[in-house]
Amino acid sequence: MEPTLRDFRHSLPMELLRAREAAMARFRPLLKEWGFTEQQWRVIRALADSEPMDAGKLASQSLLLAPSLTRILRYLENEGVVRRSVDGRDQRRQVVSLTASGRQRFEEAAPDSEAAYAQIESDFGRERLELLYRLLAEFHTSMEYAQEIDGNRSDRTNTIIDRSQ
Amino acid sequence: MEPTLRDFRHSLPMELLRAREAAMARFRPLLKEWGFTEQQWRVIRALADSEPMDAGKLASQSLLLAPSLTRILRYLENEGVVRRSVDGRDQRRQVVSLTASGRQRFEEAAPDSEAAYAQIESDFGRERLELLYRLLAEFHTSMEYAQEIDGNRSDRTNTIIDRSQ
DNA sequence: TGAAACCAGTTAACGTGTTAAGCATAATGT
DNA sequence: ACATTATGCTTAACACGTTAACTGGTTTCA
Repeated sequence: MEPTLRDFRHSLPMELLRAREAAMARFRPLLKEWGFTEQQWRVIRALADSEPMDAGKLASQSLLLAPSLTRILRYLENEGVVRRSVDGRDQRRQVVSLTASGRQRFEEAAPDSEAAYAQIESDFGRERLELLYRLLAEFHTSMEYAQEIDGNRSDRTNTIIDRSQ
Repeated sequence: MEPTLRDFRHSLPMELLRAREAAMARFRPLLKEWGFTEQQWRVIRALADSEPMDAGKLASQSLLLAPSLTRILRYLENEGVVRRSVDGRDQRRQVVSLTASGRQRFEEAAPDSEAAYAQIESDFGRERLELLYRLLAEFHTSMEYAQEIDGNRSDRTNTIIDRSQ
């Protein structure tokens, strides 16, 4: 029996999940203070970066499936954090943007978030972090590429990942 | 403005999620065939590797929180996949093991699962994959270590990650 | 030994993940 | 023009994620 790369507890999806959990542990207390869930915060960050945005783009930017985004936007709209309107040129499209209050809540939270990222970077080391980013990007590129070779029919209805940027 | 390591769409938790999604895309069709969810499959794999196991250990091995595991075990027990019994020496503990039928279903599914892993490995490259594994392990070690330095009170009631192995 | 603290697992409540179906609007092709 | 097809989003149904409270069993220690 040769030394195996992967036993049952050593699968890539699980290792990615484990690492993600380790990182999220730094953010969960902050999110709780701000009163947002992780996913709501992703939506708000995406909008803060470039609003207005239609729901489709927002979904892919914040890595959410459409049904989740629908629920989240309904909630955030009720909270007065975002505003939705119909695109004039295409009545199917929802255009979403932050309200003044939404932007303010973002700007109050952002510094703590940046500080947590900076702490992670200093704990792990900037070079290793950059290497990790690079590997992750390469990984998902290589998964998608290989998928298109054999998988063919781009059955993209229910997929989080946007190949089209 | 210097070239920034991280803009809004370039956060480590999101990159880890994206990579995980890319990997899971290979497994989702298989899971669907077998009639298991991703989490149910993690439980079954953990048990297949070393049953019987108490629920606590099973939760940390399969990266599930206790409430999720409770539901999953209830379901899998109804399906006749697992069996639960009370530990004689500590009546609080549930001891879980696969039924014959559960093990059979595992063994039917395992080869396809292994094939998908092998495909991922060959698409991404074995060396890069090993590097990625190593980085991920180092990352989560470094998060936990730093956490214990300042965070102190090991508020471990609701955590997926088991530091204790 | 008996009260307090602790621990394993469950329940509850609410939000998200995932798939499939539905609805309205747009684009396409004859 | 008109039916067909595709697209953007929503709804529905069921499973999991997350937190907090709860129940019953176990340990600790005065």
